[in-house]
Amino acid sequence: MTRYLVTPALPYANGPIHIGHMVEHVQVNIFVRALQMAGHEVLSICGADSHGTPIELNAMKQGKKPEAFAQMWRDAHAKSLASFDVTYDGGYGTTHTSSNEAHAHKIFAALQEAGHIATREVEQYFDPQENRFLPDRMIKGTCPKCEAPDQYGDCCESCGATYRPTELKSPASVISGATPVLKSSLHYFFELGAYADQLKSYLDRPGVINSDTRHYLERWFEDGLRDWDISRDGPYFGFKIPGEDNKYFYVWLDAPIGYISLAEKAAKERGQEVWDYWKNPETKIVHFIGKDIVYFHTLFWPAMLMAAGYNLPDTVAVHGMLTVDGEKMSKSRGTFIMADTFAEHLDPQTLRYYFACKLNDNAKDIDLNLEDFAFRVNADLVNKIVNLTSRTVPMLHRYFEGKTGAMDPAAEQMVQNVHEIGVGVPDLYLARNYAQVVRNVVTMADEANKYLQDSAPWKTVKENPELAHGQLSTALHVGKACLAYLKPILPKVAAQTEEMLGMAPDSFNFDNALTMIEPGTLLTPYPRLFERIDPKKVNKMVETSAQQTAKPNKDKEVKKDDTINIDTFFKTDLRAALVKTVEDVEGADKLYRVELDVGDLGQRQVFAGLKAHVAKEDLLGTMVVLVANLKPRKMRFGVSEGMILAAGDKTPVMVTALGAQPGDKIS
RNA sequence: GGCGAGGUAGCUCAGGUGGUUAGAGCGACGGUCUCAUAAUCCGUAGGUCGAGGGUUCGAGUCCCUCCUUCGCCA
Repeated sequence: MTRYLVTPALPYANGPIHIGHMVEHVQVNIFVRALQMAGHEVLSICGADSHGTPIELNAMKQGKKPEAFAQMWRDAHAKSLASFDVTYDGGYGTTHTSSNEAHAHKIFAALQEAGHIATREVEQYFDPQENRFLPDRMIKGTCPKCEAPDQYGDCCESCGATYRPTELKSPASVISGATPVLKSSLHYFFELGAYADQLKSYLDRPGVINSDTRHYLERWFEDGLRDWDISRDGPYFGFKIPGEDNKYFYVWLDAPIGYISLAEKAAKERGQEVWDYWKNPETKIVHFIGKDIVYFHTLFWPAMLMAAGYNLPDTVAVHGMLTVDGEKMSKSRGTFIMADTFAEHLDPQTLRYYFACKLNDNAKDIDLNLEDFAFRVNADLVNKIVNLTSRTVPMLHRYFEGKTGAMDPAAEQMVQNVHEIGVGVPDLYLARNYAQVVRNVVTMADEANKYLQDSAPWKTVKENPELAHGQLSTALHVGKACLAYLKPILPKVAAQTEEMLGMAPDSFNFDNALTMIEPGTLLTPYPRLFERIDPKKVNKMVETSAQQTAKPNKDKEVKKDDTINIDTFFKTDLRAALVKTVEDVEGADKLYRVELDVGDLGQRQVFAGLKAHVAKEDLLGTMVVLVANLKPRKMRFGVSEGMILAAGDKTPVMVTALGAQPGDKIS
């Protein structure tokens, strides 16, 4: 048995949890449950990252105190996560606590003592009206490179250029609109470079990071680690720097320290103390993070821990970003889906399952393909795995008083195959290769479904009830093993299965997953373990999301999505083409077979769906417009080598090129 | 702009150190059972492994160029 501390990144208390966050929380939750099933001791903690300028400013906009604003989102996070069966030890906390402040002071003092805190003057834009310094994102102006107006102070969204805010033309404060002035102020820096060698050898330890991430970090080491600015001038929502009146710790300093203060609270509730986790070298610490914050968790954070003399994370597990239907989540497309919206329309367990299908130990982006999502859940989970219980339990009730029987001796080989696949599952979980876990379990279910099909207990029950009893019990055994192994992913379904088998709650673990069901076990009436996903509900969820997230800037986004540049247009080769022959196509009521003269491109044959709308003689001899470089399409009747343009959907009118010569380019 | 990662069947993905006819699941199509949430089971089709060069007896796998998507640039 090993003691673990497991964390996701702390979500920022500036908005709701969306399905992108859920990738990480589901990944963590599955890992935690798998560790528990393997018999390990696990403390998992999380809470809202509650400091920083965005929170402070958004609170102000709503006329709230930042504490109240952050608290509001903290509560919302906790609720959303719980609806996905994700909870944390010590409750879902916050970084805005006195305990976190104390730990921040302690670590800062350690850094100072080690001589790695420096101070120097920094000149920065200052809003004279609001009397505050402005972070890059709080300044807008004209891009110095491409002259695009209304760009942020760090980079241009139009041309992608990066620059300093002082390079912006006609800069203005986002808060007041005032023209910012340069002002100098004393800043605190953490001299990260002092830890470069230690960090390098730490990150080389096997298992700390994967090769993707190591590669990604090499560049920073090559360039040399620079000092990190860890102070911000007030007004700022955060912890004051000791000995300073108006200077605060930058939010990214105290956020990871939340891993310590939150662990402290959770540990105390268990009668342990924080150092059982952060100073006991036997404890394994595992952070799960998105690839967007690798830098903070693999450089700054371990360096801070080194200075303080605390445990270093054994693993920083990095996952990719979530895309929906292959693209970044988009508000205008309705794919920016809040966790709550998902839970209103669909069973959260379906998302847990689908994410599990996709999660690996690599930092590749994972795609939620909405069509694939419904197919996969229905096909694997309902049609195969859950089906195994629903095609055995009702029959056991019908013919055998709801009691299981002895295993079918003839199934020995099948059961052995299943067990061989099953025993590998616990290690796959610990290696965070959930995708392979799911593949293994589905294969187990395949074996048993095939076995059931071949042995046909619904037939044997008539001549040889004892044989049928054994066959049903054997198939149910495999069904049970599948659901026991899926317990980290689908805790609710596993709980229902335990209950059906008359087991105490939370009985399934990796030791008993393959244990045979005791003959004579009385089953409860069959519980419907899972419902199929209705694709209509998926669509509805997307529609709802689109409405929820629709914003005034929607038009802008739509425009951006729908416009093409001139090159894209020119890719379409439009030609004038003379209709030489038109004939009906046997067996197709909508199609004409049309032969066209396209000048230097020669003769083309096109199947056009115009029969219902245009008379043959009206088409013959006209100069139509042909998409000449459309990929030829093989149809039942022959190959169609292009497309004739017509306007209007219901009663199309031919688009013609009067006066043009066959083969003329149209542009 | 710099650096990095990816581009493999309709969809989602596997494919250490180059080696027989490129794999899986889902989907599609055909058939089958009827215990089951129209589920199962059997079978079929479908891929210029982004493009083009190169190294090699042999490349999805190595090298170069290009196209494209994405990420990072404190």
